[in-house]
Amino acid sequence: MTIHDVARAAGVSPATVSRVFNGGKVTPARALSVQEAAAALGFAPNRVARSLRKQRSSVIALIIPDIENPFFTSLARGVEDAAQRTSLSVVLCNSDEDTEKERRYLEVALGEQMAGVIVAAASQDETDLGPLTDRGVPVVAVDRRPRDAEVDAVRVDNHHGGEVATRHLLQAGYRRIACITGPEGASTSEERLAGHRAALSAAQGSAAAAAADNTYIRHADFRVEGGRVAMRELLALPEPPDAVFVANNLMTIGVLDALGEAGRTPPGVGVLSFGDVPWASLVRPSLTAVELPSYELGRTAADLLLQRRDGSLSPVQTVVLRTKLQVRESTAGPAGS
Amino acid sequence: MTIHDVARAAGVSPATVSRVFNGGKVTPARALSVQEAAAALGFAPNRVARSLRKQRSSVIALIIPDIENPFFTSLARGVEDAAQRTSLSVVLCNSDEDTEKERRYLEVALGEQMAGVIVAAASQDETDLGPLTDRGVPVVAVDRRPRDAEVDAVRVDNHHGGEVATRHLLQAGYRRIACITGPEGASTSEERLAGHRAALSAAQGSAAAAAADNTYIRHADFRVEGGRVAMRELLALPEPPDAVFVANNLMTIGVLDALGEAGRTPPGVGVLSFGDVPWASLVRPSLTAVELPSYELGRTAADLLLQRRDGSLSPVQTVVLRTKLQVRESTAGPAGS
DNA sequence: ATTGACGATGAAATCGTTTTCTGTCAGCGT
DNA sequence: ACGCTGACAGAAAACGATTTCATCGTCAAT
Repeated sequence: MTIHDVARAAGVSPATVSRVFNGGKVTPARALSVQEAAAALGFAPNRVARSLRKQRSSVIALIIPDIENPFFTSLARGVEDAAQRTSLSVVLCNSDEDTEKERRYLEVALGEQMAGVIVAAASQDETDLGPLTDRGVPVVAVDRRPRDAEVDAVRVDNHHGGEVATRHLLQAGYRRIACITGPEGASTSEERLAGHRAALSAAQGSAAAAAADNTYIRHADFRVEGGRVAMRELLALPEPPDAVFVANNLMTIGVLDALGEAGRTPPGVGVLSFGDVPWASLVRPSLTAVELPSYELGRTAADLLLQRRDGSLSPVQTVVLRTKLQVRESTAGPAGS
Repeated sequence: MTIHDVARAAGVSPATVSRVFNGGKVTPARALSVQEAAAALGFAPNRVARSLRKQRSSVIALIIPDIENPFFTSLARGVEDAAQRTSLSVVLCNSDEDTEKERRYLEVALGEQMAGVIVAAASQDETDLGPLTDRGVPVVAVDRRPRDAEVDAVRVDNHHGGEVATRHLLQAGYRRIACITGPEGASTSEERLAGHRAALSAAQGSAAAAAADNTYIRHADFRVEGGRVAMRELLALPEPPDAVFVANNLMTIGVLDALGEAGRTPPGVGVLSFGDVPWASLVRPSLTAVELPSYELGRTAADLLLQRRDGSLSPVQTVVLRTKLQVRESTAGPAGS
């Protein structure tokens, strides 16, 4: 079932059939007979052959590091909705925070001549976008920023978000504020931690100065289990923290679990999550969180990709979206106050 | 950068380069020089050309109806882990419960000559797998069963699960048991509801007989909002139910929200969820749920696909996995007892 | 009526692989 | 020494679309 069969059935040449399907100029009468023949034969064009000839397919890849994290699935919907309005299809690839898996997916995207790639990089250093950009494939980095890659990017203001978060805890009266951040080497981890540190430094001279060292800093893996383990460690310290800034949504769940085990609950211990805790409505008491525009992140990334594809948007561009502190505590403050 | 360039650099023919990359018989010396040339040039084979020639690509598509539902993302991980051990890559497509989007993805899968398709169908009737199966593409239906499609399938025992769930509520002493199920036309909706009805019928003669009509039956959309709305409706009835069997995890979240609004909480009102509520550890008091083997569902589907691809596994096969009732209530029973 | 212009059409080249088919050469048995 | 066998290499034909280029009409203007 090829374009030739349709051509023969309709009594025209393959070229004409192709033109009918691609909006070339064809006499209405002929066009109609081609349509009919195609429908009768149940013809569906071979996208592989088309991609080979055009040197470009019509699907774009979205590579994310954790498909079980609602932040990324929401981002994915943003990408999809934006692509929806074009003729492009989106396929999702889950790198599982594994640079090797990610490498394979990037290789697939390149080999399949994909129309573009949106990637939330598993690593700042090992993620190599060179082969893609060298071949002129439009690439947009979203959420995470790969080191020295000259690609368009969309991210949130992590430093600012972290700073606002920790400042909020300070203002609520907490003094021994811990930070559980993500893996070293991830841009998001580092920036959120830096924001946290900046807020503490700014409060220097007060009791917060004591926390300037690394006693209350933990690096975990951005997953529930990592948050749980890190929080247990912090609780086991001789002088446990009275509040914790958690650098992502899933780790916050682990933190809340660990607190529950120890019989503590917010706001007795301050908990501030970077990123909405999924289905937060079920969590009582409600949590304050730095809200991330995950959907918009995806949508913006897709828009950038489409513009880049069009040839508009010449210089490389980075869009930074603002976070918003969503205060949900009814009565905030440390247990003792 | 094609196979020809590598061939020229290595002083061999393109055919030989191809053989080196595909395990054909080649003199070690030549093979080495090809490897070196390829590495030096940074050659990556064009998968599109390969797919065109081989009439089959090396990626499989997984089409799911809701990427924001942890049940499906867990299933996706199962698929991926199983495929991991082969040379196949998995790409995810989100149909969003929209048969039109699903149709497009199926078309893409066909046109891209994908090595196989695993699909959790958005609809029982409108999902047309014919074009795929006609062309000999291996297809596995997972979770949802498309009507009269002769494909391998993996699903859970929905009827049994629904029956066990409602029986559990009956045994806990609830008498006016409602059921919020999914959209009409989805196999999972229907089967779970049928199980619910079977359990009620079996209890006939008791007060449960009153619930045999449709007063307490609601069809919603398998999403949080649908559950919330349906539960509000039920609560507004002259004689509201004292328990509810909710046919999926997300709707249960909406139900719990609606109950919260009304100042009710389990076990004052019985709530039994079909499928684990995501991050259930945060929900207090804990919920009883019919546990679904989502990961295994995915893994089994991928295994079936791989077997079908190998040519083993001649007759069409359906694997039914068992659900497990996970009781998590400390003190169960209606408010009045 | 002749020429020019323009628009639709088909033939054929092309995209980059895989694979068949044919050839060559070395080694071996007789 | 001759032929046979077998293994490996290369030439060339696929795969199914798009697209260039040439051709053929048709129509209008002079």
